[in-house]
Amino acid sequence: MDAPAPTAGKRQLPEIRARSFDQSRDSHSLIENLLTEKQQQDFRKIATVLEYRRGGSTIFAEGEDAHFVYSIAAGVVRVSRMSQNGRRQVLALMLPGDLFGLPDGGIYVNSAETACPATLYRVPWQKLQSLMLREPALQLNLLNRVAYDLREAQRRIMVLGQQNTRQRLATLLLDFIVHPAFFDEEQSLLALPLSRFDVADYLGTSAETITRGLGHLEAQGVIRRVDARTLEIRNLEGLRMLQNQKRRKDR
Amino acid sequence: MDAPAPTAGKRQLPEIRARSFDQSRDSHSLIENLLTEKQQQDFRKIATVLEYRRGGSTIFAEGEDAHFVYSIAAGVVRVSRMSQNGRRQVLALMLPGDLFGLPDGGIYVNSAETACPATLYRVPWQKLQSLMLREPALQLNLLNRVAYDLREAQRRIMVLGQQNTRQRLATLLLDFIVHPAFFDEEQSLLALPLSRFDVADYLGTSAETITRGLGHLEAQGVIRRVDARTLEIRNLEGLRMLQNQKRRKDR
DNA sequence: CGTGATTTTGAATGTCGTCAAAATAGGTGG
DNA sequence: CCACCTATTTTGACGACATTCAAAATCACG
Repeated sequence: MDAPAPTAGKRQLPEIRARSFDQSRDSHSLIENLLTEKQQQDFRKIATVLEYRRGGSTIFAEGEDAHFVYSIAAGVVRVSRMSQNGRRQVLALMLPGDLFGLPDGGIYVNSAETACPATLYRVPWQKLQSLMLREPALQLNLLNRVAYDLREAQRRIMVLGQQNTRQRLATLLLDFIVHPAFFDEEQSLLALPLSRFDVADYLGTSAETITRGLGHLEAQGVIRRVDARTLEIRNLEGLRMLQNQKRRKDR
Repeated sequence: MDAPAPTAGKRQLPEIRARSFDQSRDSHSLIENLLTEKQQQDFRKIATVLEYRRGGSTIFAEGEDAHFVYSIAAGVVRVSRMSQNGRRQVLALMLPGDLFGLPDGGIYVNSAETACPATLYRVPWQKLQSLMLREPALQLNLLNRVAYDLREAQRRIMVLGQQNTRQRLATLLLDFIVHPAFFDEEQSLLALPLSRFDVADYLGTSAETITRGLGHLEAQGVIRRVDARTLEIRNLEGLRMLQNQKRRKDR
C-alpha cells in the first residue's frame, strides 16, 4: 500500500553519500562554465557533493519546501509531476551540466529522482541568493537558466504535439547520442541510462509501446538491440529522417 | 506559392492601426499590475498601442531580429513554431494581460500571429532594457515572467503527454472559461475566439478531430454547440471530471 | 448571391493503450 | 555457484482512438 506509481515499476531504496565539493574534480558543469574563477571558489564553498548509488532515489518531491538547488556532475535525473489521473509525466531529463530544483514560491513544484546512479552538487538556495546579491553576473545567469529551460520545454511541446511514438523515440535517442557520456562514437553504441518506464513517462506513452517502437526501429535496420539498454546505432541519418516524416503513414 | 501553412487554412491580410499608449485606457495588463505609478508612466512613454482588425495577422516571425516585446490588451495571439514536417504547433495562446516576444539571442525563436482581432502594447526591447537598468524591480519582473512561461509550458507538457484529444479539449475549454472576456457566466456561454485549425494546432491534433471531439462532448451532454464557435457549457463539473479519467476507455 | 474559407461528415486504416502472461535479467542468501 | 525472488522487458491479442483523404455542407463577406 505504498504510492501507486502507476507506470513506474518498484524501485530500490535510496543510498546516498555526501562530501565537500573541493574533494571532487569532475568534468564540465554548465554552472562552472559560466562563472569566473572567483565565483567558482565562492560556489564551491557552499556546494555539497551527493552521490546516489541507485536509480529511483528521491532527491526532492513535489510540494516540499525548497531549500536547495542542484547541478548534475554525472548520471541522469528525471524531473516529473504526477497528473491527476495518477500517471507520471517526466517533464525533463537532466543530464550532466544541467541545473534543477529552482523553487517556485518557496516550494518545489516538481519531483526529482535519480534515473540511474548519479553524482550531484547541492547548493543551499538561501546562500546562493545572497551570493547572487553580491555577484550580479550570477543573477543574470539565473535568468539565462530559466530561459534555457523554457526553450527546452517548448521543444518538448513540439515533440509531444507533432510526433508519433517512433518519432519521439528517435528524438530521444538523438538527444542522448549528442552526449559523449552515453554514446560511444567509435562503436556506435548508445548506453541508454533509462528504464522502459522512464522513457515511456518521458515520451507520454507506455513501456510496452517503447519496446515495440524499438522493435520497429530494429526491423527497419536503423538500430540493433544489443541488450535492453544498449543500442547499436546503425543509421544515424535514418534516425534523423524519421523525425521529419508525417505522423502517420497512409497508403 | 506562398508558405505551405499545412494545417492552417488561408487567412486574411493584416490590418493594423497604431496610436500612443496614453490615448487608451483599457482594463488590466499583467505588466501594469506589477509596476508602480512611476514605472507605469515610464512604461507608457515607450509603449505603442497596436490594433489588429483581423485574425491571422503576423506580429513577428520565427528568425526575425527581435526589436519589440508585446503585451496583450484584448484578443488572442498564437505563439507558434513550424516543425520540420511542415506542421504548425501552437506553443502558447496569449490572452489579455500576457507578455510575449522576448528575444532569444537577439532574434525571435517563435512566430506570433493574431488568432482574432486584438489590441497590443508594443515596447521597444532596447528601451525596456535601459529602463530595467534604472529600475531593478523591472528586471526581477522579467525573471518572474519567464518563470511563469516555464510553468505554463510544463502544464502543456502534462496535457500533451497524458491526455487524449477529448481531455485536451476539456482542458482548453476550462482555460477559456476562467476568462470573463470569453465566458458569459450568466448564460453559461463560451465564445471561442479560435478556429478549428488553431485549436487543433494548439492541442497537437487535426481540425477534424476537434470537430468530432466537440461532437462527442455534446453527445455526452457536457456542452451544446450553439454555433461553430459558441458553446453552451451545460456541465462544468463534467468537464473537470473528464480531465482526470484514464486516457482510454477499455472494456 | 457567388466565391473562398471554415466546418462537418464519411470511410478506411494506422497507431497505440490496456490487460494478460511469458521470458529475461538482477540481486540476495544459502 | 546455484536457487529463488523480484523487477524489468518482451510478446500477444483486442479494440479504442486518431489521422488521413475526400467531399459535402455551412458560413462570411464583399
